[in-house]
Amino acid sequence: MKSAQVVKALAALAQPTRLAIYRLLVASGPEGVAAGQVAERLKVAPATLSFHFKTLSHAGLVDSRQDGRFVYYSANFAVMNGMVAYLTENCCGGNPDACRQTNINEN
Amino acid sequence: MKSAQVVKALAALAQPTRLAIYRLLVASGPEGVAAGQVAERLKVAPATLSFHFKTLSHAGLVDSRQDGRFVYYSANFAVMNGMVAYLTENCCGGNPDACRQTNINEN
DNA sequence: CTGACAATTTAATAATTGTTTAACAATAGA
DNA sequence: TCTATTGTTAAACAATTATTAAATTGTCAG
Repeated sequence: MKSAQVVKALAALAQPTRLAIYRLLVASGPEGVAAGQVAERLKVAPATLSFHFKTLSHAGLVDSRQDGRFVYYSANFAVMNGMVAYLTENCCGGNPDACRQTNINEN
Repeated sequence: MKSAQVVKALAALAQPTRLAIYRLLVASGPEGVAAGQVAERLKVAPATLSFHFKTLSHAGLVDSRQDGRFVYYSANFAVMNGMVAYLTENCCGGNPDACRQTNINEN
């Protein structure tokens, strides 16, 4: 993965609302979640949400599919994988294991 | 690691110059690199560099130590570790292995 | 002490980002 | 078709971010 793409993905996730959106999508599985559901759960205005979905989508982090009047968004793992791989390879000092330890979830 | 801290770290790295700075520090080992060396290597103006160092430092991603007139910066892996751990735990769909594969470096 | 060097700080500015409101498409159902 | 619903788009605005030039701090060498 090229560094410009990594920067884009990092920037997409470097915002509280978007990180929350992405986490929600990851937790919700491949069927995805309707935009309105996300808006309701995270208490974000529809227009604001569309704006953030666009950023995530543009970074390749989410996919969308229309079903009737609903638009279902889902996490696309490819870019996340590439990002994590890039970070472990380039940012873990030649000792990737240092960045692979699994810690306790503290939210 | 808390999500607010993760957002801060992501934001710190979500900028081409800062990502380059961090990578350079990682590749340069624990002794660190003098600010001027970084400026010269990455062709960044001193004031701009100071600004970026502050952001990285504030996110906990780098350490600095003064030696004479020089200030040596070095990568601090703790936050990077926490960030990668957070991403694999919260953003890899309950299948952390999906985000642990080591890919070929394509820069 | 003085002058040169290393780096940071400040102030000004341009560019980008996030939010809101209102208007706009597209779809479903009566 | 008419209307309500779902979501996006556009325009306006405030807030944040990145860069530059100039001034400042601190350190070393003479």
